[in-house]
Amino acid sequence: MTLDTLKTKLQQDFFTRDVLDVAPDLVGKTIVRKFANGQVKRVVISEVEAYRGEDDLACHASKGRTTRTDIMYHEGGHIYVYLIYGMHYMLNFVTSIENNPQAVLIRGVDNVLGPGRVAKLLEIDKSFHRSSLFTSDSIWLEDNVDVSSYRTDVRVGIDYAGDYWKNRPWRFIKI
DNA sequence: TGCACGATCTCG
DNA sequence: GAGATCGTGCAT
Repeated sequence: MTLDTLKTKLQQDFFTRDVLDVAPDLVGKTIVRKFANGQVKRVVISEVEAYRGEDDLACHASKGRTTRTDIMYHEGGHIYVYLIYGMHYMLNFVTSIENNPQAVLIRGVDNVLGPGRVAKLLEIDKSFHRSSLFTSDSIWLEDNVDVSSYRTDVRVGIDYAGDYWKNRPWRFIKI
């Protein structure tokens, strides 16, 4: 069996599903990052969070379609990057179909925990915002042979979203 | 045109 | 426990 058989690139149909199906499936998948100098870095996703539509008060799309959230209204597989606290970039993958704004925040890979640290490790900045995991030659995702098990917990840093949304167990953590 | 506030991290 | 640091959304 060749390496190509073991490592298959995730395609559109993987992302064109509800975020609550995509997010747990992303745990254990591999992010491949190819740098300008040709170096390739492969990391396994260990923690993610789901943000689900305009009704979800923790989701940025709860403020409607704005300049920032516009990409979430596109088809799954696009990349959503934003700057938080004036210094940390957050890496997200858009899910679902057009006009259904959802995204998965990558909170951890391998032993690197924290969304800001992940972006720093992979050298993700605003230039990745709105790009596609299917056409980019510097970042894409690959499937893995083994399926990872996970546990769930509440999402982090969204106290403002109110009790209901704050308590959704939409964080998925690799065991 | 101004302002308050983050899907955080690091240091003390 | 607090400061760093700036783009965004909303009020003015």
